[in-house]
Amino acid sequence: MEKATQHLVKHGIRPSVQRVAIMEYLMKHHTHPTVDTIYHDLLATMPTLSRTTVYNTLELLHSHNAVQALTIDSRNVHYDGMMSPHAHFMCRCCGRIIDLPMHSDLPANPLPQHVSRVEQIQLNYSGVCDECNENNC
Amino acid sequence: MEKATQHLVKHGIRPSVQRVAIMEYLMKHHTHPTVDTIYHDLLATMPTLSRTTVYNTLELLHSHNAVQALTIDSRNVHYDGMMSPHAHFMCRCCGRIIDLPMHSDLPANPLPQHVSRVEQIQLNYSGVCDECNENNC
DNA sequence: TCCACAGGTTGAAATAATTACAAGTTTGAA
DNA sequence: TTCAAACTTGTAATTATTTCAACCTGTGGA
Repeated sequence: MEKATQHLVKHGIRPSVQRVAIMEYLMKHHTHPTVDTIYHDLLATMPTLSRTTVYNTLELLHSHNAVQALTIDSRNVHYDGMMSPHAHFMCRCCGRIIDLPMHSDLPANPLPQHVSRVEQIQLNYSGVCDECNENNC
Repeated sequence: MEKATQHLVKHGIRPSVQRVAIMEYLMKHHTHPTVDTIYHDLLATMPTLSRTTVYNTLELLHSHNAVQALTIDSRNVHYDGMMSPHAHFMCRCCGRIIDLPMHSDLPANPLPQHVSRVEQIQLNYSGVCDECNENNC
């Protein structure tokens, strides 16, 4: 469980109690949670936690490349603690986000025209998941 | 200028005045506008246009696959009338969205596990554009 | 050990995007 | 021409996110 702390330090982030809790949460739950989900879940063990802190911390983690911020869902940002390259699929019925393998080296590489620096890449799929398809939702 | 009407009909959408205007706007402007940009620009020639209509119409167009809804920007949805496959880059300084060629056949194809139907794919890059890099913003 | 201060956290209030909804308008088929 | 269904409008509500000022905490220096 010291992993979260190490991860933060490695990315130049001071490991406060709240930051470690949030980082730990993202390392344990690969559910691509939103700010609100993280906030509510952590509230159980940290009753004084503020939603603002969750926003601040995720913004901090993201800007230091310690987590990924997924914009696959136009309703809210989802966060992902897994930094190895992979794609995402979101079901438009149940809203669930599923990890997908990223096809080899397809995306990155040649710096496109007008672009000086590519910092992030997201490959996002959406459609209907198996479960929702069976329940014809 | 009849193209917009045809495009709507082809996608099973009744071509009302407002819908044609919005579709036409997206076919002319490849700037990936937001709801608000479209609303304000069209207001000049359609003073009674309602923002709600713009929301409704874009949602309708998108659900009929007549336009793409880009979730590259967590702040607001951007729309794109160009339906041929291509990727997008957003500059984190100026917010501009630039079209990029989509590397061959890289993304789609094999239906991933747990996924029944893939309806949309987005390949999103972000970083810093040339201009912002020079102005060290 | 004690103090001061920078860095963090908190909660309330403000903002901005989006949705809900009820009422008015338009359109097209009978 | 009439009527219902489809569409549009504007206001109000909702929801996510940001702002901000006050409070807390941990650390290094006196």
